[in-house]
Amino acid sequence: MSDFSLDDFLPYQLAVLSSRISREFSQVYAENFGLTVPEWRVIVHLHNTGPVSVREIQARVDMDKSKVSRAATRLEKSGHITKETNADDRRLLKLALTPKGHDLMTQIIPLAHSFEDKLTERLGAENDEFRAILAKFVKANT
Amino acid sequence: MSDFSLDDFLPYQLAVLSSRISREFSQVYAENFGLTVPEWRVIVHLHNTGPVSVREIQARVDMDKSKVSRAATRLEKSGHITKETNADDRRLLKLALTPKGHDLMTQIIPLAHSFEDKLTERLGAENDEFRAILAKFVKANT
DNA sequence: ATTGTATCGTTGCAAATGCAACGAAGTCAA
DNA sequence: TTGACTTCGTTGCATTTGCAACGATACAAT
Repeated sequence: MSDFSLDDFLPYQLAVLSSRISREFSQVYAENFGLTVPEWRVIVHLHNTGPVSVREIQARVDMDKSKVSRAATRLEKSGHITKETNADDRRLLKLALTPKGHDLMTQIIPLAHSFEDKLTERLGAENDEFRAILAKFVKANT
Repeated sequence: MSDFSLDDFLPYQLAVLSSRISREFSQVYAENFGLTVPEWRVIVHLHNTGPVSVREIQARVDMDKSKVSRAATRLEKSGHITKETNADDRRLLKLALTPKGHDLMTQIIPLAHSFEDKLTERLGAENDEFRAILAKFVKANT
């Protein structure tokens, strides 16, 4: 009879690790800037790629499109992003950061970096190795 | 000005990877056995550790205690687990698998193993290395 | 014994979530 | 052009979620 060790089960390990780390970091931007997790994901993605559609964020960040849509609406109301329709394909939106949105990112990025440093420290000597494999594995699961 | 690469941001990578893999595997037990994610987590944890309290599952599996509590209630109703109060400390519950719960696990475990095999294949040559570091890192974030 | 404090599991409730359905816009073939 | 089909983003709705509050129990100090 085949036995089973939960502690070695990859989906379980990843879920626990990811939720702990996400929660830890989300406290940073929640307390300091009042952002929710979906809002953070949208705004950081915009910062990274420039103007994009909802669909694009959905695919890359693995959030349901309604989640992206609602986060974008809130970010628009708070003045951090704009929503215009794409002229080339008017089904698409063009989400883009406002100056206020850029300001916010400018403030958050240093915090993100110092959080990264914390994680790097926790990973110790295996940091580079782990990140390299992780990046590959993420791609393999696209 | 400090820039920022989302693709290299560890919390982001882990969140995306974990949610993709979790969803992929959850389809297995959702379709075949009608289990939700919290129910799966509770039942698999019970299989691994024997009878435990809600608190213990909460801590180890990183789920809110209300989530554990509700999943346990559903699993009790479906006849997969029992809930008794711990005699030594009557604040605690003792959650335990029923024979029916054991049967269910006996059916799921082979599926879990074959899913693991799939992931191992995806990780290729770096499988062992990755798992070793991941296990350490999970511990470091307890 | 009593009082204060901490922990456990449940529940109420507002907010968030996923999913399906929808209108609007694009595409392609006849 | 029309009609069938697809894709995009939003919204309605039922369910799930997290958080705070609660009663019950344990425990320590006096």
